[in-house]
Amino acid sequence: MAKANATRPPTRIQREKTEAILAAALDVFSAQGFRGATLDEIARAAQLSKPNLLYYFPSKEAVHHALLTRLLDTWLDPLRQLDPDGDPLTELRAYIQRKLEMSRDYPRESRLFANEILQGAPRIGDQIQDTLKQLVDEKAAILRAWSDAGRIAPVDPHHLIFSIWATTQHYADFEVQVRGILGASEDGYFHDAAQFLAQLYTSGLTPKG
Amino acid sequence: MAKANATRPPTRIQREKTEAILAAALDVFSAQGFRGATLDEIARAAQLSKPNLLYYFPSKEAVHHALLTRLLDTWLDPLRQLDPDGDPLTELRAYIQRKLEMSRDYPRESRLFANEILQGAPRIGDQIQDTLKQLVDEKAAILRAWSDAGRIAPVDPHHLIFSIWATTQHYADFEVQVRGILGASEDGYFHDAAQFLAQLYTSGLTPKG
Amino acid sequence: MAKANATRPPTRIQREKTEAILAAALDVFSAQGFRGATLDEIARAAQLSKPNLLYYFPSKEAVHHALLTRLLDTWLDPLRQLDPDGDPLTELRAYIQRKLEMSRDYPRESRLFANEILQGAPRIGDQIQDTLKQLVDEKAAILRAWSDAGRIAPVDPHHLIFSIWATTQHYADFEVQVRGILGASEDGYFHDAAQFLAQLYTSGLTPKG
Amino acid sequence: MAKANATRPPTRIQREKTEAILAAALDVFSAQGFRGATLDEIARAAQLSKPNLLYYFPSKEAVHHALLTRLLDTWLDPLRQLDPDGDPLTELRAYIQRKLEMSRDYPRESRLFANEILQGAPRIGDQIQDTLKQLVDEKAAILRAWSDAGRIAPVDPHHLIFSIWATTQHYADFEVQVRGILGASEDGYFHDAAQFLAQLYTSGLTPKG
DNA sequence: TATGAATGAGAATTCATTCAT
DNA sequence: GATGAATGAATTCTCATTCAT
Repeated sequence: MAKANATRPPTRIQREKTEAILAAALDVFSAQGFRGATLDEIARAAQLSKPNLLYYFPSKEAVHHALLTRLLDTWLDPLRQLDPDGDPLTELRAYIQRKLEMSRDYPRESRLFANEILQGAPRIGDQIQDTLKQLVDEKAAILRAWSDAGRIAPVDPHHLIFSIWATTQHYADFEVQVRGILGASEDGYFHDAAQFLAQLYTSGLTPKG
Repeated sequence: MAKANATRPPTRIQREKTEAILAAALDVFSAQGFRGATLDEIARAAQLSKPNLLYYFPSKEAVHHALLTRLLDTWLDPLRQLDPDGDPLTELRAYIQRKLEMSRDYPRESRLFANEILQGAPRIGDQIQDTLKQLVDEKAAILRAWSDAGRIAPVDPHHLIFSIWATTQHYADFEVQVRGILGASEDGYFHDAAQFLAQLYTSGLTPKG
Repeated sequence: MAKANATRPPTRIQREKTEAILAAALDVFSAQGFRGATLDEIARAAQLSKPNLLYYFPSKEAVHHALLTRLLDTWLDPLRQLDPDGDPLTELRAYIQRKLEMSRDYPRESRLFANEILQGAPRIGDQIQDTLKQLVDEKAAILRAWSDAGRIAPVDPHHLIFSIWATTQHYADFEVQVRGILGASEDGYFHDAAQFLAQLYTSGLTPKG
Repeated sequence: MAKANATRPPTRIQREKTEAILAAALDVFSAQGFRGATLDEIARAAQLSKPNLLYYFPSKEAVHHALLTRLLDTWLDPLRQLDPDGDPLTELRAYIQRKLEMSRDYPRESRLFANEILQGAPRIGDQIQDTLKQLVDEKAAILRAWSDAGRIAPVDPHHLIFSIWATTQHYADFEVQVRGILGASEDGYFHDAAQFLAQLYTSGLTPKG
């Protein structure tokens, strides 16, 4: 978001610096929250000076906002892939698996969002109301259709989605707690988690004879 | 805690002010996180001057710590009540229900912990390692016994606990998101959530065949 | 200096508390200087509450002032004892010895004064100008008389007094340095110091041929 | 020291501001002691804003430490110049003279150290133990050699050094007292002091017989 | 573009002193 | 007399942001 003419396309260096800043910001914001993060720390992590960082983004808030905006799409991708034409249980299991993998592979992104939502989404409230609600409602309709058709057990689709989010993101957002309880070193808990969740949702969603 | 000699019991005023401070601190810390909260705001909410607040607690960190410590017990109470001698499914459904009620009735407490864990538990790490792990391991043993005895479906007990935490606390921690998606005004979603979770875990945990 | 009627003599309890406060204040002021000392610390050392301390002395400054005033007499005692009718060299050697003993036995008092003088005597300037100058001038006259009479070597009497102060008080005021250089544990350096100073001043003041 | 990379040499402005700060700090610290000094006062004296001062030094303590460290060398210079190959009495008289001149020309430096030592050297203790002790021991060895060789009177070399420090620094550290006694206006007392000390040490150190 | 320098608005904490009982 | 409670005025330090080059 360089101040440079909005008309001209960003140069390579602009793109690179912007990327570096956002990468650093992800690190810092996800670990410290918005208020806890400092531009100094982000700038240092991005290997540039603080004023230079502010050349690319007009303010701390702008960095944060750009980060959230850009990641929202990626974040919702697994849900988008839910295919109305696929086999319901297979689709749902795949969705759960994708979400769990995201928690494993992109825990910082998960924590970034969690931080923001937890504090009342003061800096991203709109997006949720818009993009997110729309997507969720659309997918909830699919789930409802499946459930109406008896292809999955009759459940409230919104709460089903919430529960999937909660159970999968938990492994990223509450990572220290999970590790503290399971034993700090183990990293293999994602495999167990996957198996547990697959079983829980399979049993829970399979329509009864 | 007030500087008063550890030997002398707290006066009425001490108790009242201490309570007022902790109540205000719960409000502020749960909404803004540790770094985002300011003593000014807490003092204002508690109707005290800032130095007066610091007369009762030596530092911002001390307020936070006292709050976490004091709430940890309450927070773990629902799990403590899990009775090894009860009927497994009944016990688990009751546990889930209690946790969900806590999310409804004490969302700030939930967010207080979530904020802390999310940022790596820098100020409460020890307690987790100690108190929490011990309790969880103890209760996990019960679950395992039930599952070994075929009284519930065979599941990983730790991940079962994690999933219960995640799904219930979600309604407190991600409240704005939930409301944003379900429609801001409704408060009745806890009823639907309870029903959904009851069904999910009942189906998911009932032993087959 | 209780606020109580100046007319009534202090009660026993008043005297005791006042003493305790001054004793504690000597400890703290001599170690930390006026600005570095806190009423809290003094009160704690005196085993009373801060408001109670301020019942006996109207302010921090008042405690400090009372302390300095009260100690000034003691402090100047060795010089007062310099006897114009004694044997000059014997008298001077005795004076040096007394001063050195005061540094050994009352280092806190020495440091209290040193702190004050070092910072420009902002709180005791008057006393110096009055009491001290008068006494010194009086004794300097004696020294001058001795020197004029050829009973000691011809020296500037004021600078002689300064040098005696400096060399003896050094062992109290710069104690950490002295210990650091001589080796921390030794306490016997006062004996060596006494011998050294005796020799220096004896040789330096014995009238020649 | 400015936050600039340790690798890059300081810019002109950095040098200038750093100098200005240290000059101001010398003024303030020497007059008020560490605790009595405020960043406000130092910043004002250096004609900087307080945050700008803290841009060059990370903390009040850092300013103080930099000042002490930088001045320690200068401060010990006179002693370093004591030449083992020179004529003992001449060397010592020259040393005394140099020390006295330092008290006259750099009284703030003297008071800076005195303040620190007086309060137990809490912020410079190490340096004393290291640099200072080593230098003093080395020079004391020279004095002992001279005294063993009968070239000066037999005296304890450490206490000789202490006495020289004490008598010369006295004119800086206790300046107000000296002025108060001698009469405030006179500045010529350094001349008298020099003469007195020369005589005292010459008589005191000339080997007998 | 880039960065050294600067700063105003906080933020936590300290402390002498006062108040009320 | 004694003390728990309260506070205003500092005081150190932080940090997002701006300035100047």
